[in-house]
Amino acid sequence: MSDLKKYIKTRKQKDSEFAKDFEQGYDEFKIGVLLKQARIDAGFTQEDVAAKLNTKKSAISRIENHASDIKLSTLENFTKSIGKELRVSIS
Amino acid sequence: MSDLKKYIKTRKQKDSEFAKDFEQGYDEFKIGVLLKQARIDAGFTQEDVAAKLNTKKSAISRIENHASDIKLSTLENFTKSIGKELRVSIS
DNA sequence: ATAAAAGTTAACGTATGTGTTAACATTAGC
DNA sequence: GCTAATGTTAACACATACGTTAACTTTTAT
Repeated sequence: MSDLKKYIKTRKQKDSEFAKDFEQGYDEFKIGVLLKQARIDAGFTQEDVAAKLNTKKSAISRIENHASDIKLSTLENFTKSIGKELRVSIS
Repeated sequence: MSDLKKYIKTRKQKDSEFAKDFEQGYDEFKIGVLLKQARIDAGFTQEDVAAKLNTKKSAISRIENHASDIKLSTLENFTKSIGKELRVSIS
């Protein structure tokens, strides 16, 4: 079984959890969850992201788990590091 | 102060701001403009926003004009204070 | 079952976003 | 013109997001 298929299999088992939070938008309490899901979805490790942001995996873990707030630039850099785009709008 | 000196002073200030904005990141520059437009659209003064955020108008002006970065919570509070909603998505 | 990879957490230092004051500038209305 | 309302900026203090290290736990792979 290829790594990709393994990943997909694992991912499917947790799909309900993913679906639950992936549509969450901006709530700061869940921004870490959103980032973590986006990172895993893109197939990166915390160390991958840390390397691109010139920091350490511990910082990434903190953002994903315990950060009570985050800078907009950090949000942008994080999303770029996993090949995704951050969209911000006021409506 | 003579009119000429006034002009030079004003021009210098505007030039430095203009140059500074170019040097800054595009996204960072945009968010302040976005917030200012949203505030004016909603019909609020900087003092209105400041009062709701328990701060001063000078802080609001800084955010709209010179802030190089901003916390996500501040963004949320700002948008809520003018009766609007902040949307953040990763795509 | 073991080791490597990945992730978590606490502790501490640094960088910077924000609170505040005060002076000045700009705009709006009379 | 004048005044008041609104906005801008600098300076300083404080709060906290982020960088870093190191020890530990959990997961993954062999």
